[in-house]
Amino acid sequence: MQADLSHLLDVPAEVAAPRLLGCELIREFEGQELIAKIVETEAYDQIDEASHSFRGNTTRTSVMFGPAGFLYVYFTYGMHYCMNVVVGVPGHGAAVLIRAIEPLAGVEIMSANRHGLAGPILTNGPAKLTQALAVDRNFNGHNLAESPLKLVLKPSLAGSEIITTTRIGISRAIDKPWRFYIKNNQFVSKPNLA
DNA sequence: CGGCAGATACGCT
DNA sequence: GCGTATCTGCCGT
Repeated sequence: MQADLSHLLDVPAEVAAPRLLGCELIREFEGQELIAKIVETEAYDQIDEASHSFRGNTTRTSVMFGPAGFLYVYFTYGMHYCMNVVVGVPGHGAAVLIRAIEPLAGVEIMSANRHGLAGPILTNGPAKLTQALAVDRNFNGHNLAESPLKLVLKPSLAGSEIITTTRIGISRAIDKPWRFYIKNNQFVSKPNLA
């Protein structure tokens, strides 16, 4: 029985983001089970200029203002999807961007979803992993306690296992230390940046 | 391996 | 119009 996600993720984004490291995503896709471990995350909050929720609750960002444990999927650069886990209390726009995952099962299917590619480039970026898991705009607002895409919480990692850095690919609030990744993990998108 | 341009849609100014 | 929470291919070292 899956625990209630909305209650467990009812915390600020910068607290939820490192908490989600090591947790697992289970995607049922065409009768197959794809499983992956979250290895890199970033926090976004409505008080933060870099967040889509900064300008308020709009059609695009409304999911971020809903209950925790749901998926916020956005489309960017005219071709890419990225996925976030909504966190915090309802009415407050916050979410955690999943930046990288490590495949644990169903790697062949993920590879097929990625034009036959293999290795870290399969899932070491926010738009790469959505492609590998076949997640698109139809998943915006999806409840992560339900099939075909579930989030399974795992015990928190030790602080010594987690590296904290500034976020990637943004032009505002670039100094906030809201990017988190698992130390020495091969699937982290840009391990060098600190 | 690092840097840069191009692809390409959409929300906001 | 413009900028974007990105990726890929192509170039040079």
